[in-house]
Amino acid sequence: MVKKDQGNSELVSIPEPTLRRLPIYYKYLKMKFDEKDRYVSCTTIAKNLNLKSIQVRKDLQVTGATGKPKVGYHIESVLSAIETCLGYNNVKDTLLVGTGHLGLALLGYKGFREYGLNIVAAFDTDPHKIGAVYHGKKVYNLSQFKLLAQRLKIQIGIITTPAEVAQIVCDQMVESGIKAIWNFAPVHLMVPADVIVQNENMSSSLAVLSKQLLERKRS
Amino acid sequence: MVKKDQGNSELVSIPEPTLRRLPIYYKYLKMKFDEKDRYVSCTTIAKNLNLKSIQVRKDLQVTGATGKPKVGYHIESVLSAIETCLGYNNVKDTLLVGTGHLGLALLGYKGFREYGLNIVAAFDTDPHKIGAVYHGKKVYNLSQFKLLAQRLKIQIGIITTPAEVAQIVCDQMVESGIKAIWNFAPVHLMVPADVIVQNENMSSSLAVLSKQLLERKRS
DNA sequence: ATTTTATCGATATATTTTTATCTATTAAAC
DNA sequence: GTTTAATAGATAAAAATATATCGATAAAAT
Repeated sequence: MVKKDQGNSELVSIPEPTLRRLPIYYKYLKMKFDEKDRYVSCTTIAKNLNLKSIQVRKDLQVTGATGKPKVGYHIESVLSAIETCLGYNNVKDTLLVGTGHLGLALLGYKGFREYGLNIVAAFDTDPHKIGAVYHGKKVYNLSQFKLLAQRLKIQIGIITTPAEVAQIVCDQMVESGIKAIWNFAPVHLMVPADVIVQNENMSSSLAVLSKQLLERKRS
Repeated sequence: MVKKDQGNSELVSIPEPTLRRLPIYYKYLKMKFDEKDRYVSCTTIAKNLNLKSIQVRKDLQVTGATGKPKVGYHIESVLSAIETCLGYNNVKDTLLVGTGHLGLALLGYKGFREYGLNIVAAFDTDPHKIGAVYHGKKVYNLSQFKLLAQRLKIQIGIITTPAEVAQIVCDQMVESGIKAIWNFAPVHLMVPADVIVQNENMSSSLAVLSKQLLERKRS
């Protein structure tokens, strides 16, 4: 990860592993809060999430949240610190392409709103799907993507198409001014340097899982 | 990650970041092979996948694959090295619980076979879904999970249920002898120490994506 | 009030992962 | 055949990340 400290901000870039854990803390803490807990120690968090308490402490430190000896962290404060840190409170609009099962699953996932992500509309090329409305989101013809993306100044695109067409869709997104792509198709996308791609790579998780299983069995 | 070198094997545990990249190389090399290429250098791989060539070289080293100066790696050999390394050639049977859109997306994903994963059957509690067949996989009543899991000696379970019931399903899996759980529900699962959980955590990817986008804009 | 205990926060250390450098090898060009 | 260029492989350095240690602090117990 590129660490850029130049510029005005006091914001030092957060290590990626930490960044990935923050949403996990967030979810956990929300649950705790719903269970009427108000404070929780990093020891407890660590135990529940199978982490080390030191790590939890360090992770939370980057959010600016601060705890109190003997009682732990004030859950609400940490939640709001994470929200600010991850930008959960400024909603980012996105467009999704590909309304197969996976696409529909994402369209229907209420949780995204919580993470500051709003899927505005979906696109497909299948005439049977165009015009349909899923979970309140309309499906447009892919040919209209650019128009909508530019009109709404959308920066984030989601690809849930079959692998074969993902690159084509990707190119179209780039041409439409999309700056970040969340790619669920099992291919590596080629993009210009100024476009970010985040791959949701199931095969990688699977590799970790089955390797662990194998090692566990061996010992 | 726990490094266990005790025991008989020459197999030193592969670093997790490397492990996660191996499937990516695999997919890329397969594509290359399909395009009739036979050799490829780590420089080329690196360029295409936005990595450093040294990293590619080191990653491939752990698979035991070996290249030739001036020509690069023999694609077929590397493919087979990765297959062996990640266990793609010994198929692991799994059961999936939760036949919502996400569950169906996974059921229908042909790619898993390539990665040595075979979803044998699906389970749900919704009477409307039980008995249905999706992509050649039958949906059973969840109450039959234990029976089937034990009879087929299944070790891996996939959870694609709503968050609210994921823990209950998880407990049931553990009770049925499942040793590894691939969890797509947005909750942290509590399991005994001898059970592995791999979370497919979309919120984590999203965090990385939107942070990168923010940092890119700032500079 | 004093002691004890749980906890955070800061600093230091260890480990892991990435990147760089240098050498050896091999195919191709001359 | 000899030279040149591209490349892997080994070793070393650097960077990033995770873990440990210790002192400070605040609540609870005595």
